[in-house]
Amino acid sequence: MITATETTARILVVDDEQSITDLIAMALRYEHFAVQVAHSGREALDMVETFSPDLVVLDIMMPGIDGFEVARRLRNGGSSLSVLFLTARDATDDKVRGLTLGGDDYMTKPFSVEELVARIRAILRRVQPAEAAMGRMVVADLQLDEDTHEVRRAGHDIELTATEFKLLRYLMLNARRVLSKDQILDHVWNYDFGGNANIVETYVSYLRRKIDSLGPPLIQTVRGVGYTIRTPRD
Amino acid sequence: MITATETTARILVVDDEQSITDLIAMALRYEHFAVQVAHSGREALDMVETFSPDLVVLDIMMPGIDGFEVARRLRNGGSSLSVLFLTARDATDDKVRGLTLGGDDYMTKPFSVEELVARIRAILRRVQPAEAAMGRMVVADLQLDEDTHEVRRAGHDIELTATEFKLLRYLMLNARRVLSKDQILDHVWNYDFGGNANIVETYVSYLRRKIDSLGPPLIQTVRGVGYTIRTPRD
DNA sequence: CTGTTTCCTGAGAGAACCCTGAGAAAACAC
DNA sequence: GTGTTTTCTCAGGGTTCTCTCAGGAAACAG
Repeated sequence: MITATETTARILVVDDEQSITDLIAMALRYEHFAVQVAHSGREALDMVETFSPDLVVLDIMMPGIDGFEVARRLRNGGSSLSVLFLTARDATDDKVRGLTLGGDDYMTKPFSVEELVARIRAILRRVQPAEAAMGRMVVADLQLDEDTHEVRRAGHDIELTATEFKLLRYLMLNARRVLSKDQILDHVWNYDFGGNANIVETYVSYLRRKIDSLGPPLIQTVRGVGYTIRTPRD
Repeated sequence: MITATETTARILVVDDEQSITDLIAMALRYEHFAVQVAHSGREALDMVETFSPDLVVLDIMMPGIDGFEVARRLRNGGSSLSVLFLTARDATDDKVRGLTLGGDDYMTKPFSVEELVARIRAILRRVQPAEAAMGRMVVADLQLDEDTHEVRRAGHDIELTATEFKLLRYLMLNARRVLSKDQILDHVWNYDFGGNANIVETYVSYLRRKIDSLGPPLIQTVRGVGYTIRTPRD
C-alpha cells in the first residue's frame, strides 16, 4: 500500500443476465476494483444506497425498472454518479445519446472486457482527478497515450491498428505480469469471439514487428504460459 | 488547486421537461460547471435566492410562471443575472429578442449540446472578463475565433457553414484527442438527430476540402476509432 | 539426437471501414 | 414564389484490417 488515498474505486454492475454480470465482475475484480452486482433495476437502486459506488455499469434492457429509469431516479436523488450503459447493438441509440452527454459513456454488446475496463478508467479519470495523467502508460522507452491514441518508442511514432492498440494497452496495463493466450483473448477480443487462440500469436507478431524493431525486445514469450511486456534484463 | 479565484461558474437550468434538464445538467456538469435544476418558474425564483447562480438557462414555454415572467421578476429584483433562453423553433422570436438585448442570448430547441456550452461560455466571458481571450483556439497555423466566427489558416480566410464550424470547434476544443464518430454526433448535432453516423464522415470530408487544402493535413482519421485534429508529425 | 509440442509468421480471402460524388430535401434569402 | 445555400441520405469503390490456415522454426523431453 502506498498511501491511504490509494483508493479502490467501487463499481456496481447491473444486468439481468447472470453470465454478463459474472463476466464483468470477474474482470473488474481482477483489475482490483471493488465490485458488487445487481440483477434488476430495483435491486440496483437499493445497492446504490448501501454500497455507494463510484460508477455503475448499467444494462438498459431489463424487465421491470429498466436502465433508463434507474439512471433517472439516481439523478433525481441528486447523485452525480457516473454511468456506463450497456446496450444491444441494434437498439436505437437515440435515448442513450441523451443520457451519455455528460461524463458518461455507453457500449454495445458484445464488447471486449479490455475496452470496458478502458472506458471505466476513462470515466473515473475525469471524475477523480487524482487518477489524472493515468491515460499515459510507460514501459521502458515505450509510451502509450489513451486519449490521443499515440504510441511512441525511442522518439518514433508507431502506427497501430485498432486491435493492435487494444492488445498493447492490455499488455502494458499488466506490465511484467504474464498473461495467458486465453486471458488475452478474453480481454482484448469481444466476449463472443469464437475463433481460435492463434490469432493472439498473430497479433503479438504484428506488435513485435512494429515495436521491438526499435530497441531491445519488450514483448516476451513465456513458453507454455503466455506473454508479458517488461523491460528486458540486461 | 491553482488559486482561490479559480471559480466554477454556477448555472441554474430551468425547464418543465425532465429530459431536457437531465440532458443539459449532465452536459454542463461534465464541463465542470456547478449546476442546479428547477422545473417551474416558481421553483426557479426560489433557487435563484438560495443558489445565486451566475447564469440561468431558462425555458420560455412553461406552465404557471413562464420564462418571460421569471426574467422580468429577476430584473425587477435588480439582479444583473445573465440569461440564456430556450424556445421552440416555431415560436415567434420577437418577444425573445426584446429580452436578449443585454448580454443575454437564446437558442431554439432542439439544439446541440456543443453549441449550448459554447454560448454559455460566450456569455460568461462577457460578464467575467477573467475568462477572456478564451474564445480563440489555435492548432498549428489554423485559428478559430468563437466570437467573430472567423476561421483562418496560413493567412487565408475560410468560409464555413454553421455545421462545419461547430464540428471544427469541437475538434479543436479537443485537439490531439481522438473522438469517436458517436461522440462527435452526440455533441455537434442536435440532440434529437436520428440519422446515421455517416454524416460525420461527410462533414469531415467537407472540412478537409476547405482546411487541409491550405497546408499539411490537420484532420486525421484513426481507423476504427474516430477522428482527431493535430499538427502532423513530420 | 529425435520426436513432440509450442510458437512464429507469410500469404490471402473476406469483411469492415472510410471517402466522396451525386442528388433529394430542407432551410434560407430576396 | 423563386433561386440559392445548406443539410442529410445513399451507394459505389478503394483501402485497410481482421482472421484463418499452414509450413517451418524453436524449445523441450526423453
